[in-house]
Amino acid sequence: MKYCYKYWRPSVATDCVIFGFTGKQLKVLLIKRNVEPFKDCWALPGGFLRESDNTAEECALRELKEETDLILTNDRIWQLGVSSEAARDPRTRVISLSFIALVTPSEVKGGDDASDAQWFNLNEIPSLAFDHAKILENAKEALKQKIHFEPIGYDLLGEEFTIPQVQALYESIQGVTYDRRNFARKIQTSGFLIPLDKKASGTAHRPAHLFSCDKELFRENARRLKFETKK
Amino acid sequence: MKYCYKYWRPSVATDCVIFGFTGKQLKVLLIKRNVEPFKDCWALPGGFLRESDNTAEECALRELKEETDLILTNDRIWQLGVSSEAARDPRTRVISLSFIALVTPSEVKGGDDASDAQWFNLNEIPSLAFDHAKILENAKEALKQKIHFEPIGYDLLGEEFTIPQVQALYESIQGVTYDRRNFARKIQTSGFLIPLDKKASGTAHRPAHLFSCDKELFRENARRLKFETKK
DNA sequence: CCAAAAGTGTTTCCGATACACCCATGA
DNA sequence: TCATGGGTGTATCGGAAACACTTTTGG
Repeated sequence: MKYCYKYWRPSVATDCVIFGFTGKQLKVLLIKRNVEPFKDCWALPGGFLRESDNTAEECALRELKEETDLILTNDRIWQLGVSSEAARDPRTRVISLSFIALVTPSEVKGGDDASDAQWFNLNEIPSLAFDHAKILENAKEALKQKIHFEPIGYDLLGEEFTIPQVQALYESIQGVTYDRRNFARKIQTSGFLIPLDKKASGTAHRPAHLFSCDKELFRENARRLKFETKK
Repeated sequence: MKYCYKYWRPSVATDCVIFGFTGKQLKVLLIKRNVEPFKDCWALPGGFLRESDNTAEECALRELKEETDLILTNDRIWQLGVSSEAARDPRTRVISLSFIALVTPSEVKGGDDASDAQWFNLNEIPSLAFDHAKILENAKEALKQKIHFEPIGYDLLGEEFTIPQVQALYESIQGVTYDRRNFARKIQTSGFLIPLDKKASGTAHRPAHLFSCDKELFRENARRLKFETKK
Protein backbone atom coordinates (compact mmCIF):
# COMPACT_ATOMS: atom_id res chain seq x y z
CA MET A 1 0.00 0.00 0.00
CA LYS A 2 2.45 2.56 -1.10
CA TYR A 3 0.06 5.18 -2.41
CA CYS A 4 -1.51 7.16 0.40
CA TYR A 5 -3.73 10.21 0.15
CA LYS A 6 -5.48 12.60 2.49
CA TYR A 7 -8.81 12.14 0.74
CA TRP A 8 -10.53 9.19 -0.84
CA ARG A 9 -9.82 8.58 -4.53
CA PRO A 10 -11.39 6.24 -7.06
CA SER A 11 -9.49 4.24 -9.64
CA VAL A 12 -9.72 5.62 -13.14
CA ALA A 13 -9.68 3.43 -16.21
CA THR A 14 -10.18 3.90 -19.93
CA ASP A 15 -12.11 1.71 -22.35
CA CYS A 16 -11.99 1.85 -26.13
CA VAL A 17 -14.72 1.07 -28.58
CA ILE A 18 -12.84 0.32 -31.80
CA PHE A 19 -14.95 0.16 -34.93
CA GLY A 20 -13.67 -1.46 -38.10
CA PHE A 21 -15.24 -2.02 -41.47
CA THR A 22 -14.25 -4.80 -43.83
CA GLY A 23 -16.17 -3.79 -46.89
CA LYS A 24 -19.39 -5.42 -45.86
CA GLN A 25 -19.93 -5.26 -42.14
CA LEU A 26 -19.19 -2.99 -39.25
CA LYS A 27 -17.17 -4.73 -36.55
CA VAL A 28 -15.96 -4.09 -33.02
CA LEU A 29 -12.69 -5.14 -31.47
CA LEU A 30 -12.98 -7.02 -28.17
CA ILE A 31 -10.52 -8.77 -25.92
CA LYS A 32 -10.94 -11.84 -23.79
CA ARG A 33 -10.18 -11.04 -20.19
CA ASN A 34 -7.64 -13.34 -18.55
CA VAL A 35 -8.02 -12.06 -15.01
CA GLU A 36 -10.83 -11.73 -12.55
CA PRO A 37 -13.35 -10.23 -12.39
CA PHE A 38 -15.16 -11.37 -15.51
CA LYS A 39 -12.33 -13.77 -16.35
CA ASP A 40 -12.78 -15.35 -19.81
CA CYS A 41 -15.45 -12.80 -20.56
CA TRP A 42 -15.22 -10.53 -23.59
CA ALA A 43 -14.61 -6.86 -22.89
CA LEU A 44 -13.62 -3.59 -24.47
CA PRO A 45 -9.85 -3.12 -24.55
CA GLY A 46 -8.73 -0.77 -21.81
CA GLY A 47 -7.09 -0.49 -18.45
CA PHE A 48 -6.17 1.67 -15.53
CA LEU A 49 -4.83 5.17 -15.80
CA ARG A 50 -1.21 5.34 -14.65
CA GLU A 51 0.75 8.21 -13.27
CA SER A 52 2.90 8.10 -16.39
CA ASP A 53 -0.08 8.64 -18.68
CA ASN A 54 -0.18 12.32 -19.44
CA THR A 55 -3.79 12.21 -20.52
CA ALA A 56 -6.62 9.72 -20.56
CA GLU A 57 -6.19 9.48 -24.33
CA GLU A 58 -2.60 8.35 -23.82
CA CYS A 59 -3.76 5.70 -21.42
CA ALA A 60 -6.37 4.45 -23.86
CA LEU A 61 -3.87 4.23 -26.70
CA ARG A 62 -1.28 2.51 -24.52
CA GLU A 63 -3.73 -0.12 -23.32
CA LEU A 64 -5.01 -0.60 -26.82
CA LYS A 65 -1.52 -1.32 -28.07
CA GLU A 66 -0.72 -3.66 -25.18
CA GLU A 67 -3.90 -5.65 -25.54
CA THR A 68 -4.53 -5.68 -29.26
CA ASP A 69 -1.28 -4.66 -31.01
CA LEU A 70 -3.24 -1.87 -32.63
CA ILE A 71 -1.24 1.34 -32.79
CA LEU A 72 -3.32 4.48 -33.11
CA THR A 73 -2.63 8.14 -32.54
CA ASN A 74 -4.25 10.88 -30.53
CA ASP A 75 -6.16 12.36 -33.43
CA ARG A 76 -7.89 9.10 -34.16
CA ILE A 77 -9.71 8.63 -30.88
CA TRP A 78 -12.31 10.82 -29.30
CA GLN A 79 -14.16 10.89 -26.01
CA LEU A 80 -17.40 9.06 -25.67
CA GLY A 81 -18.39 9.38 -22.04
CA VAL A 82 -17.96 8.45 -18.42
CA SER A 83 -19.26 5.50 -16.45
CA SER A 84 -19.17 6.26 -12.79
CA GLU A 85 -21.71 4.10 -11.01
CA ALA A 86 -20.34 2.90 -7.71
CA ALA A 87 -21.32 -0.70 -8.34
CA ARG A 88 -20.05 -1.04 -11.89
CA ASP A 89 -16.89 -2.83 -10.81
CA PRO A 90 -17.16 -5.47 -8.06
CA ARG A 91 -13.59 -4.98 -6.85
CA THR A 92 -13.39 -1.32 -6.04
CA ARG A 93 -14.67 2.01 -7.18
CA VAL A 94 -13.63 2.49 -10.81
CA ILE A 95 -14.48 5.44 -13.01
CA SER A 96 -14.34 4.45 -16.66
CA LEU A 97 -13.57 6.97 -19.36
CA SER A 98 -14.63 5.62 -22.72
CA PHE A 99 -13.25 6.44 -26.15
CA ILE A 100 -14.11 5.66 -29.73
CA ALA A 101 -11.79 5.03 -32.64
CA LEU A 102 -12.23 4.00 -36.24
CA VAL A 103 -9.78 1.83 -38.12
CA THR A 104 -9.29 0.88 -41.75
CA PRO A 105 -9.80 -2.56 -43.29
CA SER A 106 -6.06 -3.25 -43.27
CA GLU A 107 -5.90 -2.52 -39.57
CA VAL A 108 -8.83 -4.85 -39.02
CA LYS A 109 -6.93 -7.63 -40.67
CA GLY A 110 -3.71 -6.91 -38.75
CA GLY A 111 -5.61 -6.97 -35.49
CA ASP A 112 -6.41 -10.63 -35.87
CA ASP A 113 -2.89 -11.55 -34.88
CA ALA A 114 -3.25 -10.49 -31.28
CA SER A 115 -3.85 -13.52 -29.12
CA ASP A 116 -6.93 -12.61 -27.19
CA ALA A 117 -8.29 -9.85 -29.40
CA GLN A 118 -10.99 -10.53 -31.91
CA TRP A 119 -13.29 -8.62 -34.23
CA PHE A 120 -17.02 -9.16 -33.82
CA ASN A 121 -19.86 -8.26 -36.11
CA LEU A 122 -22.15 -5.76 -34.47
CA ASN A 123 -25.05 -8.19 -34.51
CA GLU A 124 -23.01 -11.00 -32.98
CA ILE A 125 -21.67 -9.35 -29.86
CA PRO A 126 -21.18 -11.79 -26.96
CA SER A 127 -22.13 -10.84 -23.44
CA LEU A 128 -19.63 -8.29 -22.15
CA ALA A 129 -17.85 -7.57 -18.88
CA PHE A 130 -18.81 -4.73 -16.55
CA ASP A 131 -21.13 -2.23 -18.19
CA HIS A 132 -19.37 -2.53 -21.51
CA ALA A 133 -22.55 -3.48 -23.33
CA LYS A 134 -24.00 -0.13 -22.35
CA ILE A 135 -20.87 1.70 -23.41
CA LEU A 136 -20.99 -0.06 -26.75
CA GLU A 137 -24.59 1.00 -27.25
CA ASN A 138 -23.64 4.58 -26.53
CA ALA A 139 -20.80 4.29 -29.01
CA LYS A 140 -23.09 3.06 -31.76
CA GLU A 141 -25.39 5.97 -31.13
CA ALA A 142 -22.53 8.45 -31.10
CA LEU A 143 -21.26 7.06 -34.38
CA LYS A 144 -24.67 7.55 -35.95
CA GLN A 145 -24.65 11.18 -34.96
CA LYS A 146 -21.05 11.89 -35.75
CA ILE A 147 -21.10 10.59 -39.27
CA HIS A 148 -23.35 13.48 -40.21
CA PHE A 149 -20.76 16.02 -39.20
CA GLU A 150 -17.36 14.54 -39.85
CA PRO A 151 -15.65 12.53 -42.54
CA ILE A 152 -15.38 9.60 -40.21
CA GLY A 153 -16.74 7.28 -42.83
CA TYR A 154 -13.51 7.58 -44.70
CA ASP A 155 -11.48 6.64 -41.66
CA LEU A 156 -13.27 3.32 -41.75
CA LEU A 157 -12.85 2.82 -45.49
CA GLY A 158 -9.12 3.34 -45.87
CA GLU A 159 -7.28 5.00 -48.72
CA GLU A 160 -9.24 3.50 -51.58
CA PHE A 161 -12.86 2.56 -51.74
CA THR A 162 -15.83 2.30 -54.06
CA ILE A 163 -19.08 4.17 -53.81
CA PRO A 164 -21.08 1.02 -53.09
CA GLN A 165 -18.73 0.42 -50.16
CA VAL A 166 -19.43 3.87 -48.80
CA GLN A 167 -23.11 3.18 -49.11
CA ALA A 168 -22.81 -0.17 -47.35
CA LEU A 169 -20.93 1.54 -44.54
CA TYR A 170 -23.47 4.31 -44.10
CA GLU A 171 -26.29 1.81 -44.22
CA SER A 172 -24.75 -0.44 -41.62
CA ILE A 173 -24.10 2.47 -39.30
CA GLN A 174 -27.55 3.94 -39.64
CA GLY A 175 -29.38 0.64 -39.91
CA VAL A 176 -31.33 1.72 -42.99
CA THR A 177 -31.07 1.40 -46.76
CA TYR A 178 -30.67 4.12 -49.33
CA ASP A 179 -31.47 4.45 -52.99
CA ARG A 180 -28.31 3.56 -54.92
CA ARG A 181 -28.63 6.35 -57.46
CA ASN A 182 -29.47 9.13 -55.07
CA PHE A 183 -26.69 8.07 -52.76
CA ALA A 184 -24.12 8.02 -55.52
CA ARG A 185 -25.18 11.41 -56.81
CA LYS A 186 -25.16 13.07 -53.45
CA ILE A 187 -21.80 11.75 -52.45
CA GLN A 188 -20.24 12.63 -55.78
CA THR A 189 -21.60 16.13 -56.00
CA SER A 190 -20.38 16.74 -52.46
CA GLY A 191 -16.92 17.05 -53.97
CA PHE A 192 -14.99 15.12 -51.36
CA LEU A 193 -14.31 12.15 -53.56
CA ILE A 194 -11.20 12.04 -55.70
CA PRO A 195 -11.59 9.58 -58.60
CA LEU A 196 -8.58 7.31 -58.81
CA ASP A 197 -8.99 6.12 -62.39
CA LYS A 198 -8.73 2.57 -61.11
CA LYS A 199 -11.25 -0.14 -60.66
CA ALA A 200 -11.87 -2.66 -57.96
CA SER A 201 -11.31 -6.28 -58.87
CA GLY A 202 -12.11 -9.77 -57.73
CA THR A 203 -15.83 -9.50 -58.24
CA ALA A 204 -17.92 -11.67 -60.48
CA HIS A 205 -19.55 -8.65 -62.06
CA ARG A 206 -18.80 -5.18 -63.29
CA PRO A 207 -16.09 -3.67 -61.07
CA ALA A 208 -16.72 -0.37 -59.34
CA HIS A 209 -14.49 2.69 -59.65
CA LEU A 210 -12.13 3.46 -56.82
CA PHE A 211 -12.04 6.80 -55.03
CA SER A 212 -10.16 8.41 -52.21
CA CYS A 213 -11.38 11.15 -49.88
CA ASP A 214 -10.28 14.76 -49.57
CA LYS A 215 -10.73 15.13 -45.83
CA GLU A 216 -9.63 18.74 -45.74
CA LEU A 217 -12.35 19.69 -48.15
CA PHE A 218 -14.86 17.69 -46.16
CA ARG A 219 -13.99 19.52 -42.97
CA GLU A 220 -13.99 22.96 -44.56
CA ASN A 221 -17.42 22.60 -46.01
CA ALA A 222 -18.64 20.94 -42.85
CA ARG A 223 -21.60 19.78 -44.80
CA ARG A 224 -23.86 17.22 -43.39
CA LEU A 225 -24.03 14.01 -45.32
CA LYS A 226 -27.42 12.74 -44.57
CA PHE A 227 -29.27 10.23 -46.63
CA GLU A 228 -32.87 9.41 -46.22
CA THR A 229 -35.68 7.56 -47.81
CA LYS A 230 -39.34 7.98 -47.11
CA LYS A 231 -40.45 4.61 -48.31
CA MET B 1 -3.06 10.12 5.04
CA LYS B 2 -5.75 7.67 5.80
CA TYR B 3 -6.52 6.50 2.26
CA CYS B 4 -3.91 4.04 1.03
CA TYR B 5 -3.96 2.03 -2.17
CA LYS B 6 -1.81 -0.55 -3.90
CA TYR B 7 -1.72 1.43 -7.11
CA TRP B 8 -1.57 5.12 -7.94
CA ARG B 9 -4.88 6.94 -8.25
CA PRO B 10 -5.77 10.41 -9.47
CA SER B 11 -8.29 12.70 -7.83
CA VAL B 12 -11.57 12.95 -9.68
CA ALA B 13 -13.66 16.10 -9.75
CA THR B 14 -16.76 17.32 -11.53
CA ASP B 15 -17.41 20.71 -13.08
CA CYS B 16 -20.74 22.09 -14.23
CA VAL B 17 -21.45 24.47 -17.04
CA ILE B 18 -24.83 25.96 -16.14
CA PHE B 19 -26.54 27.90 -18.89
CA GLY B 20 -29.37 30.29 -18.17
CA PHE B 21 -31.42 32.57 -20.38
CA THR B 22 -33.12 35.72 -19.19
CA GLY B 23 -35.16 36.57 -22.23
CA LYS B 24 -32.44 38.39 -24.03
CA GLN B 25 -29.07 36.86 -23.35
CA LEU B 26 -27.53 33.51 -22.69
CA LYS B 27 -25.65 33.41 -19.41
CA VAL B 28 -23.33 31.11 -17.49
CA LEU B 29 -23.15 30.57 -13.77
CA LEU B 30 -19.69 30.98 -12.23
CA ILE B 31 -18.37 30.97 -8.70
CA LYS B 32 -15.53 32.92 -7.18
CA ARG B 33 -12.97 30.58 -5.67
CA ASN B 34 -12.08 31.29 -2.06
CA VAL B 35 -9.21 28.82 -1.77
CA GLU B 36 -5.96 28.25 -3.58
CA PRO B 37 -5.14 27.52 -6.28
CA PHE B 38 -6.72 30.25 -8.38
CA LYS B 39 -8.04 31.97 -5.25
CA ASP B 40 -10.38 34.88 -6.11
CA CYS B 41 -10.54 33.61 -9.66
CA TRP B 42 -13.85 32.78 -11.30
CA ALA B 43 -14.50 29.11 -12.02
CA LEU B 44 -17.14 26.61 -12.97
CA PRO B 45 -18.99 25.27 -9.93
CA GLY B 46 -17.77 21.80 -9.02
CA GLY B 47 -15.68 19.77 -6.64
CA PHE B 48 -14.14 16.46 -5.80
CA LEU B 49 -15.88 13.15 -6.14
CA ARG B 50 -16.53 11.60 -2.74
CA GLU B 51 -16.94 8.01 -1.76
CA SER B 52 -20.53 8.80 -0.85
CA ASP B 53 -21.35 10.02 -4.35
CA ASN B 54 -22.92 7.11 -6.13
CA THR B 55 -22.27 8.59 -9.54
CA ALA B 56 -20.40 11.52 -11.01
CA GLU B 57 -23.77 13.14 -11.70
CA GLU B 58 -24.60 12.99 -8.02
CA CYS B 59 -21.34 14.67 -7.19
CA ALA B 60 -21.95 17.42 -9.73
CA LEU B 61 -25.43 18.11 -8.36
CA ARG B 62 -24.22 18.09 -4.76
CA GLU B 63 -21.43 20.54 -5.44
CA LEU B 64 -23.75 22.71 -7.47
CA LYS B 65 -26.14 22.94 -4.57
CA GLU B 66 -23.39 23.63 -2.04
CA GLU B 67 -21.80 26.35 -4.10
CA THR B 68 -24.69 28.04 -5.81
CA ASP B 69 -27.88 27.02 -3.97
CA LEU B 70 -29.17 25.74 -7.28
CA ILE B 71 -31.04 22.47 -6.86
CA LEU B 72 -31.25 20.37 -10.00
CA THR B 73 -32.04 16.75 -10.69
CA ASN B 74 -30.33 13.97 -12.54
CA ASP B 75 -32.41 14.35 -15.69
CA ARG B 76 -31.38 17.94 -16.12
CA ILE B 77 -27.65 17.48 -16.45
CA TRP B 78 -25.73 15.58 -19.04
CA GLN B 79 -22.14 14.65 -19.63
CA LEU B 80 -19.94 16.96 -21.59
CA GLY B 81 -16.45 15.47 -21.43
CA VAL B 82 -13.29 14.73 -19.54
CA SER B 83 -10.22 16.86 -18.89
CA SER B 84 -7.30 14.73 -17.94
CA GLU B 85 -4.10 16.57 -18.71
CA ALA B 86 -1.55 15.93 -16.03
CA ALA B 87 -0.70 19.60 -15.63
CA ARG B 88 -4.22 20.99 -15.53
CA ASP B 89 -4.20 21.31 -11.74
CA PRO B 90 -1.01 22.57 -10.09
CA ARG B 91 -1.66 20.74 -6.82
CA THR B 92 -2.02 17.15 -7.82
CA ARG B 93 -3.32 15.03 -10.61
CA VAL B 94 -7.02 15.78 -11.05
CA ILE B 95 -9.33 14.31 -13.66
CA SER B 96 -12.27 16.59 -14.29
CA LEU B 97 -15.61 15.25 -15.50
CA SER B 98 -17.67 18.07 -16.93
CA PHE B 99 -21.44 18.39 -17.14
CA ILE B 100 -23.93 20.76 -18.70
CA ALA B 101 -27.28 21.90 -17.37
CA LEU B 102 -29.90 24.37 -18.48
CA VAL B 103 -32.01 26.43 -16.13
CA THR B 104 -35.06 28.64 -16.48
CA PRO B 105 -35.21 32.42 -16.04
CA SER B 106 -36.66 32.06 -12.55
CA GLU B 107 -33.77 29.88 -11.51
CA VAL B 108 -31.39 32.42 -12.93
CA LYS B 109 -32.92 35.06 -10.69
CA GLY B 110 -32.89 32.83 -7.64
CA GLY B 111 -29.24 32.00 -8.17
CA ASP B 112 -28.23 35.58 -7.55
CA ASP B 113 -28.67 35.07 -3.82
CA ALA B 114 -25.69 32.78 -3.41
CA SER B 115 -22.78 34.74 -2.09
CA ASP B 116 -20.01 33.93 -4.49
CA ALA B 117 -22.04 32.74 -7.43
CA GLN B 118 -22.84 35.06 -10.29
CA TRP B 119 -24.32 34.91 -13.78
CA PHE B 120 -22.18 36.16 -16.66
CA ASN B 121 -23.15 37.02 -20.19
CA LEU B 122 -21.40 34.76 -22.63
CA ASN B 123 -19.51 37.64 -24.18
CA GLU B 124 -18.35 38.97 -20.81
CA ILE B 125 -16.71 35.93 -19.32
CA PRO B 126 -13.80 36.75 -17.01
CA SER B 127 -10.61 34.75 -17.10
CA LEU B 128 -11.27 31.35 -15.55
CA ALA B 129 -9.44 28.95 -13.26
CA PHE B 130 -7.77 25.75 -14.47
CA ASP B 131 -8.82 24.81 -18.00
CA HIS B 132 -12.39 25.96 -17.39
CA ALA B 133 -12.31 28.35 -20.36
CA LYS B 134 -11.71 25.38 -22.60
CA ILE B 135 -14.48 23.40 -20.96
CA LEU B 136 -16.85 26.33 -21.44
CA GLU B 137 -15.96 26.51 -25.12
CA ASN B 138 -16.73 22.83 -25.47
CA ALA B 139 -20.02 23.36 -23.68
CA LYS B 140 -21.05 26.13 -26.06
CA GLU B 141 -20.27 23.90 -28.98
CA ALA B 142 -22.18 20.98 -27.48
CA LEU B 143 -25.17 23.20 -26.88
CA LYS B 144 -25.15 24.26 -30.52
CA GLN B 145 -25.31 20.67 -31.61
CA LYS B 146 -27.77 19.48 -29.05
CA ILE B 147 -30.40 22.08 -29.70
CA HIS B 148 -31.02 20.48 -33.07
CA PHE B 149 -32.02 17.21 -31.51
CA GLU B 150 -33.65 17.93 -28.20
CA PRO B 151 -36.17 20.39 -26.79
CA ILE B 152 -33.48 21.93 -24.67
CA GLY B 153 -34.47 25.38 -25.77
CA TYR B 154 -37.57 25.08 -23.66
CA ASP B 155 -35.59 24.15 -20.59
CA LEU B 156 -33.99 27.54 -20.88
CA LEU B 157 -37.19 29.42 -21.50
CA GLY B 158 -39.33 28.26 -18.61
CA GLU B 159 -43.07 27.60 -18.59
CA GLU B 160 -44.19 30.57 -20.61
CA PHE B 161 -42.44 32.34 -23.41
CA THR B 162 -43.02 34.24 -26.62
CA ILE B 163 -41.89 33.28 -30.08
CA PRO B 164 -39.49 36.22 -30.34
CA GLN B 165 -37.88 34.95 -27.14
CA VAL B 166 -37.42 31.51 -28.65
CA GLN B 167 -35.84 33.14 -31.64
CA ALA B 168 -33.53 35.28 -29.52
CA LEU B 169 -32.47 32.15 -27.67
CA TYR B 170 -31.73 30.16 -30.79
CA GLU B 171 -29.88 33.08 -32.28
CA SER B 172 -27.72 33.61 -29.24
CA ILE B 173 -26.85 29.93 -29.08
CA GLN B 174 -26.02 29.64 -32.74
CA GLY B 175 -24.54 33.09 -33.12
CA VAL B 176 -26.58 33.86 -36.21
CA THR B 177 -29.82 35.65 -37.07
CA TYR B 178 -32.94 34.21 -38.62
CA ASP B 179 -35.78 35.62 -40.62
CA ARG B 180 -38.57 36.43 -38.19
CA ARG B 181 -41.36 35.13 -40.40
CA ASN B 182 -39.72 31.89 -41.41
CA PHE B 183 -38.71 31.22 -37.85
CA ALA B 184 -42.21 31.80 -36.50
CA ARG B 185 -43.80 29.64 -39.17
CA LYS B 186 -41.41 26.76 -38.68
CA ILE B 187 -41.70 26.70 -34.95
CA GLN B 188 -45.48 26.98 -35.00
CA THR B 189 -46.07 24.31 -37.60
CA SER B 190 -43.79 22.00 -35.64
CA GLY B 191 -46.70 21.55 -33.28
CA PHE B 192 -44.80 21.68 -30.01
CA LEU B 193 -46.11 25.05 -28.97
CA ILE B 194 -49.27 25.34 -26.92
CA PRO B 195 -50.86 28.79 -27.24
CA LEU B 196 -51.72 30.16 -23.82
CA ASP B 197 -54.23 32.83 -24.88
CA LYS B 198 -52.23 35.32 -22.87
CA LYS B 199 -49.93 38.09 -23.85
CA ALA B 200 -46.63 39.32 -22.55
CA SER B 201 -46.65 42.75 -20.97
CA GLY B 202 -44.33 45.50 -19.94
CA THR B 203 -43.18 46.34 -23.41
CA ALA B 204 -43.49 49.71 -25.08
CA HIS B 205 -44.93 48.13 -28.16
CA ARG B 206 -47.30 45.44 -29.27
CA PRO B 207 -47.06 42.53 -26.81
CA ALA B 208 -46.31 39.02 -28.07
CA HIS B 209 -48.46 35.96 -27.42
CA LEU B 210 -47.33 33.53 -24.78
CA PHE B 211 -46.82 29.82 -25.40
CA SER B 212 -45.73 26.77 -23.50
CA CYS B 213 -43.99 23.67 -24.86
CA ASP B 214 -45.25 20.12 -25.24
CA LYS B 215 -41.99 18.32 -24.57
CA GLU B 216 -43.46 14.88 -24.95
CA LEU B 217 -44.55 15.70 -28.46
CA PHE B 218 -41.19 17.19 -29.20
CA ARG B 219 -39.40 14.04 -28.14
CA GLU B 220 -41.74 11.70 -29.97
CA ASN B 221 -41.34 13.45 -33.25
CA ALA B 222 -37.64 13.82 -32.63
CA ARG B 223 -37.65 16.36 -35.37
CA ARG B 224 -34.73 18.53 -35.93
CA LEU B 225 -35.35 22.18 -35.40
CA LYS B 226 -32.83 23.76 -37.59
CA PHE B 227 -32.99 27.28 -38.87
CA GLU B 228 -30.84 28.64 -41.57
CA THR B 229 -30.38 31.61 -43.73
CA LYS B 230 -28.25 31.85 -46.80
CA LYS B 231 -27.83 35.60 -46.86
C1' DC C 1 -49.87 60.35 -33.76
C1' DC C 2 -45.58 58.06 -33.50
C1' DA C 3 -42.19 54.51 -32.54
C1' DA C 4 -41.28 49.82 -32.02
C1' DA C 5 -41.91 45.30 -32.41
C1' DA C 6 -45.52 41.52 -33.46
C1' DG C 7 -48.08 39.04 -36.72
C1' DT C 8 -49.12 37.10 -41.31
C1' DG C 9 -49.04 35.26 -46.82
C1' DT C 10 -47.01 34.42 -51.30
C1' DT C 11 -43.60 33.34 -54.65
C1' DT C 12 -39.48 31.27 -55.82
C1' DC C 13 -36.01 27.98 -55.77
C1' DC C 14 -33.21 24.13 -54.75
C1' DG C 15 -32.47 19.80 -52.94
C1' DA C 16 -34.47 15.30 -52.15
C1' DT C 17 -36.99 11.52 -53.82
C1' DA C 18 -38.70 8.09 -56.82
C1' DC C 19 -37.92 5.50 -60.62
C1' DA C 20 -35.85 2.51 -65.29
C1' DC C 21 -32.62 1.48 -68.49
C1' DC C 22 -27.98 0.33 -70.13
C1' DC C 23 -23.05 -1.29 -69.09
C1' DA C 24 -18.99 -4.11 -67.74
C1' DT C 25 -17.21 -8.14 -65.97
C1' DG C 26 -16.42 -13.22 -64.66
C1' DA C 27 -18.28 -17.52 -64.90
C1' DT D 1 -24.87 -15.65 -72.88
C1' DC D 2 -26.18 -14.91 -68.54
C1' DA D 3 -26.22 -13.39 -63.91
C1' DT D 4 -24.75 -9.83 -61.01
C1' DG D 5 -24.06 -5.62 -59.50
C1' DG D 6 -22.29 -0.78 -61.29
C1' DG D 7 -23.31 3.50 -63.56
C1' DT D 8 -26.34 7.29 -65.14
C1' DG D 9 -30.69 10.75 -66.26
C1' DT D 10 -35.21 12.84 -65.44
C1' DA D 11 -39.68 14.34 -63.58
C1' DT D 12 -41.81 15.50 -59.48
C1' DC D 13 -42.52 17.14 -54.91
C1' DG D 14 -41.92 19.57 -50.71
C1' DG D 15 -39.60 22.31 -47.57
C1' DA D 16 -36.66 26.49 -47.11
C1' DA D 17 -35.77 31.13 -48.13
C1' DA D 18 -36.77 35.67 -49.58
C1' DC D 19 -39.58 39.31 -49.09
C1' DA D 20 -43.53 43.68 -47.48
C1' DC D 21 -47.40 45.19 -45.47
C1' DT D 22 -50.63 45.54 -41.61
C1' DT D 23 -51.58 45.42 -36.48
C1' DT D 24 -51.20 46.38 -31.66
C1' DT D 25 -49.53 48.47 -27.86
C1' DG D 26 -47.22 52.38 -24.78
C1' DG D 27 -45.59 56.85 -24.73
